Amino acid sequence: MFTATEENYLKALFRLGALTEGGKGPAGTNELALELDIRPATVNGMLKKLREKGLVEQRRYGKILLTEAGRMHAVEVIRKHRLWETFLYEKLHFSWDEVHDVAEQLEHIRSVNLIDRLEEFLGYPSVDPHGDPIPDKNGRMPPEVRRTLAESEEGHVCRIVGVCDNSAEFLQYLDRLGLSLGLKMTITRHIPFDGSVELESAGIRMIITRKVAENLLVD
Amino acid sequence: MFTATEENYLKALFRLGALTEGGKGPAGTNELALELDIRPATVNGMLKKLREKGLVEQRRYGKILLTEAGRMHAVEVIRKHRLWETFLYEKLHFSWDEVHDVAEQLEHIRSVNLIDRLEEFLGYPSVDPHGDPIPDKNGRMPPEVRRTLAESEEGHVCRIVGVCDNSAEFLQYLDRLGLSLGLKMTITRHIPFDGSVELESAGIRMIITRKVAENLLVD
DNA sequence: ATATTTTATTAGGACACCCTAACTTTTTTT
DNA sequence: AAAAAAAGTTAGGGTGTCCTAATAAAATAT
Repeated sequence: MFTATEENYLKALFRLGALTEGGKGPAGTNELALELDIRPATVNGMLKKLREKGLVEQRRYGKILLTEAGRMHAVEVIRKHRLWETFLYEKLHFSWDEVHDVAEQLEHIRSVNLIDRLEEFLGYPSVDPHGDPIPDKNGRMPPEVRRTLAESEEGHVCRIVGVCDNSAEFLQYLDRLGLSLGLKMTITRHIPFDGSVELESAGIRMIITRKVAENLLVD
Repeated sequence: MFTATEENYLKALFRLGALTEGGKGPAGTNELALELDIRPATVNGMLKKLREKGLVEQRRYGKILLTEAGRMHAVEVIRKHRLWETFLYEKLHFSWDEVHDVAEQLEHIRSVNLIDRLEEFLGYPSVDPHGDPIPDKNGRMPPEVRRTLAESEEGHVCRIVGVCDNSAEFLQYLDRLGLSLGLKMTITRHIPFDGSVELESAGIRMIITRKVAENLLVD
C-alpha cells in the first residue's frame, strides 16, 4: 500500500499539525523538509505523489493539509510506533532513550494481524513509555491529560507518566537524576525565585530545575 | 551496513549451500535467480556488488561461493528470522503458516541489542516453530537431529518438532489433519504396502500418507 | 509600492534495485 | 568435433528516493 518513506512523510505532517481542526495549523514545504531532514526540492516531488494518492491536499504554492485518508494512515503509523516502543521498553527492557530508533523501523512492518496481536499481548496500553497516547485500532486517541510537573500543586503526590521533550539528551539526563517513568513522588515545594521544584521520592529529597519540571508529565 | 536486498541474496545463497564445506556445493547465477524470483541479469549485477563488498567469491562464468564474512552475515539473518518466528508463534499466537512472511520483514530490522534481548526474552530457544535450529550469537548452529516420522520406529512415542516442507499448502493441510507442533503421538504401525504410517494421538487413531510422514520431523 | 527575503518549484543528475532483449561463453548432447 | 542447450553477461530502460543549482512566486520590510 504505502512505502516506508511515504509513511514518514505522513507522520511528519501529523506531528506538524497539518490538520484543519486544531493543531499548529497547516505546514509548508520547507517546514516539512526541515522536520524530515530532506531537501525541499525532494519533498516537493514527494508531495506531488502524495497528492495523487489522495493523502494530502495542497494548491500550487499553498500550505499542505492531510486528507482524512492521510490522517488515518498517519495515526495508524503512530499507533504502530508507540506499541512497538512499549514492547521494547516493557518486554525487552530497552531504556527510555533507546526505543525510538528501533521503533522507527518496526513501525513500517506490514501485516494484517501483527499490530493488533501485539497490542493484545501488551494488555492494551493507553500510553507509550514516553507518556504519549496510543491510538486505538479505529484511529482514536485516548483523551490526553497532560499536566507538567511545573504546573502541579505543592504537596501533591504524583507519578511520572511521560515527557514533553523526547531527545536522547534529555532522557539520559533524567536517568542521571534518577528519574524514570512511573516514579512516585511528592512535590514538597515550588521555589518562586527561579521556578525550581523541590520533591521527595523514596525518602530522597531533590531539586530539579524549572526547565526539567516543564518537560515532565505527571498524573 | 547491508541492505535488506543484499541480506536476502546472502540468505538465499546459504540456503542453496554455497559453502565450500558440505552442503549441496556452490550455486550458479540462474539457480540463485530462481530461488529469489529475480531475473538472472539483475542477480548478475548484484553479485558484482557482493563481490566488491567481499561477501561472495566468483570468477567470470564461475560458480558462486559465500566468503566467511558472507556466511557469517547470512547466519545472522537466519538467526533473526527464526527468533522472530518464535516470537510470533509463541507470544503473539500466530499460526504455523503465518509467521514466515512477517519474519521475512522483521529479520532486516537493524539494532545492536534488539535480537539478543529478544532471544533472552524468549528463553534462548534452540529451534523455531518449524523445528529449524536457531544459530547462537556467534553464528553456531545447535546440532541438528532431524528424523522424519517415516524413519521412526513402530511403537515409538514421539513429538512433532518440525517440518521439512514449509509451504503454506502443507502447513494448512497439517492443520486440517489436526497435526500441530509439539503434538505427542504413538507410531502404531508402518504399512509396507504404500508406506503410510498409522499413529495414535490423544486417543484418536489416524493414518497419514508416506509423503506427509517424510515431511514431519519428530524427536 | 518597490526591494528584499523567504518559500515553493523546476531542471538535471545520482544511486539502488528491478526489468527485457540480445549476446557470449560453457556444458551437454549427438 | 559440431550442433544444441544451458548458463552467464552486457546493453539499455524504468521506478523510487534522494541531491544541487537555478528560477519563480509569495510574503515581508522599507
